[in-house]
Amino acid sequence: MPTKKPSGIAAVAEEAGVSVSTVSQVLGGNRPVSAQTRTRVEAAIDKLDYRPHPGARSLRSHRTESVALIVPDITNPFYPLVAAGMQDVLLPAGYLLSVNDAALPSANIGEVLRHVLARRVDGIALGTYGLSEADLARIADSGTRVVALGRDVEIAGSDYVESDDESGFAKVVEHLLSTGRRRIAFIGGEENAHPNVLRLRGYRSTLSAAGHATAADDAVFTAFTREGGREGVDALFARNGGWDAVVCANDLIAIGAIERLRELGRSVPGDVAVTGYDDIDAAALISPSLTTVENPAREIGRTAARLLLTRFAETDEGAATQHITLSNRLVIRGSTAPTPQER
Amino acid sequence: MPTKKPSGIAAVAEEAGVSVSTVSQVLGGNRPVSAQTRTRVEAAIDKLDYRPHPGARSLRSHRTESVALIVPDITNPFYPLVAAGMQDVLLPAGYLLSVNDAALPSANIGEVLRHVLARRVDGIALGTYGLSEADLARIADSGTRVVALGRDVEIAGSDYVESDDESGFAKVVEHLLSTGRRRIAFIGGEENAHPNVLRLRGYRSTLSAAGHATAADDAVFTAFTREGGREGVDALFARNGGWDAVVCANDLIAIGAIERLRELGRSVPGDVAVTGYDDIDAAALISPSLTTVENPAREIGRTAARLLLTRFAETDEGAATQHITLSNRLVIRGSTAPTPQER
DNA sequence: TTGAAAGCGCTACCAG
DNA sequence: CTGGTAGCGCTTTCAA
Repeated sequence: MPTKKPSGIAAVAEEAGVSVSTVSQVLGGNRPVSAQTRTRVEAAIDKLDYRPHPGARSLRSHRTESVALIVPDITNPFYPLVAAGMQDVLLPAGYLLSVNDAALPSANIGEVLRHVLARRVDGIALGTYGLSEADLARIADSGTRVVALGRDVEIAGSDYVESDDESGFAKVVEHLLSTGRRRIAFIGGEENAHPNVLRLRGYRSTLSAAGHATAADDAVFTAFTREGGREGVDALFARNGGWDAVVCANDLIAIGAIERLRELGRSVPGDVAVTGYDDIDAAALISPSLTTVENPAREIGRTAARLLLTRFAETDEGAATQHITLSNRLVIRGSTAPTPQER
Repeated sequence: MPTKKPSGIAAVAEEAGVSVSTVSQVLGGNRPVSAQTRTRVEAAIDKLDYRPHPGARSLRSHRTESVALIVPDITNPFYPLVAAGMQDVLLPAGYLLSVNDAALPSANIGEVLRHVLARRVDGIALGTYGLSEADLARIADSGTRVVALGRDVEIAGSDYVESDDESGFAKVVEHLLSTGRRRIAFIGGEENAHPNVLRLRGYRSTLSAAGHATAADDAVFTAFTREGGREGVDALFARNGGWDAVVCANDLIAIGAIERLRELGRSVPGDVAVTGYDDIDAAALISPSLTTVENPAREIGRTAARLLLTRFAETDEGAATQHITLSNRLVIRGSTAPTPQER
């Protein structure tokens, strides 16, 4: 009467002629294992093509070795790049990356968050804003680590990584001023979104520093989408038609703005210069090509992932919050070409 | 002396004054539970904000309620849309979607596959090709269900979903012929990729049917990227300069081709008409805007996810393979505008 | 340096 | 309709 055939780690143990504890230790434990034993176990693992069951593992270890990326709009090409950057570092570390769009027809940010929390992910990269107090609290007492993208987040012990949006917009505005533009408007995304706040600040402060008055009605806020750009132009021109430049909070807005400006009979860059932010692929493709700021999306993703892995590895909870700012670069293209004959 | 405080499902059971089995049944079991009991249990779940531990669950049920999407290039805007479509149906069903790019600096398709397999995902949506025999076998005996995107896959019981590429290319070629183009070349992606094969076939068969001879050197194969399009143009014009139209296997190729054609001093569409496939956002943005075929990416994602969920639900393994073909639509834009003065 | 054994939280089976 | 309980595959004490 044969004993029941063992499976999983027990099969490996039997094959190698050691105990399951020993196999477990070889598999990433930290107690000493003799070289000989280790070799035998590794051979057995190989022979059986054995992979530990992640469920069983997480049940004991309270870690799932998975992280979730939550983005406001997966069709914005900025975010797939962030995802790729995260995967660059997570895959070699054995982590699974789940990418979640919070702008689904069927779901909102809160639901998506609760969904990934229920899955016990070890970490969340948060590219969205607008979480409720209750959801923030839920994150806090789930123990899930959070890294915020492009903004701070109101959770103790959360790191964040962003590019230096404020200086990016300073570069944009300086460039416009240096090419002779004087009446410069701003089309933002969602007004209270942190990136929007920073970008607006970069725009305002640079204008002020250069001695230009800025008025509240220089800026309109819509959404970080192409459609938002179209609406922004309408809102702006409903107030005042004298703009000779429009600074947009991202490339999608800028692309929509250019479309709409042309429909309204304005030439870009002849009558109005337009700038974006992010330098997505399309920025170089449209006509006129878009002056913008390179936002190091992939590097943001990599950095965010590294920050999370570091958090997972630390034993004390209290390490200081990390705040990493990546630099960016102005990319000058056709949409801000000087038009000497005009002025 | 109080008993040890229960946690997890036991805490809910205690709170509701029922057994753990009953809670488990309320939580998605299929045995009858009285309305009253159910209500009490649900109240307890709510009160404790309880979520079942996915690890423990998968340990018993042999299902992780997660699926992986493996794509050849996440920066190709087609795939984020597929991902969004999958999430449309997976999130409400409680499944977690992991998005994996097989074109990482650090990994290849085989590694990515083994990684997601080790995580015991219930299903894989496979947007890539080029798996080794060994990896194919690994999938087969892991029991993981596979749905192939845009191509068949050599795994028994795997469904697939594609858009009707062949007819899409027929539409493209007919359109070009009807606008007077006569010397029509083809720039493909990776030669043996299934979409490439179908698209080439649509191109060739339509030309033949219209009484045009097709020669082997009408077609070149590169990669499904913008860079591929540039190389394709060079390869084509190294052979023969007399083309008046170039049919490209996707939009990225077409965009690269247009760039390169212009660098070489050809006007588009004046000298050469160019077409793409997919209708990514950039297709409408570039100048000239790109004639292309709408590839219903999001719907492909939704369909793939539904196919997987259906597979997960079935008890007998042997249900017939499903093959779903989605229809597509020609989108005529500037890159194929007729140029009467030219011919 | 290694082994034995106790559970992690859940589902599924067996009873009632 | 409901409860008791074995055990999924692993990690982690505790012992040797």
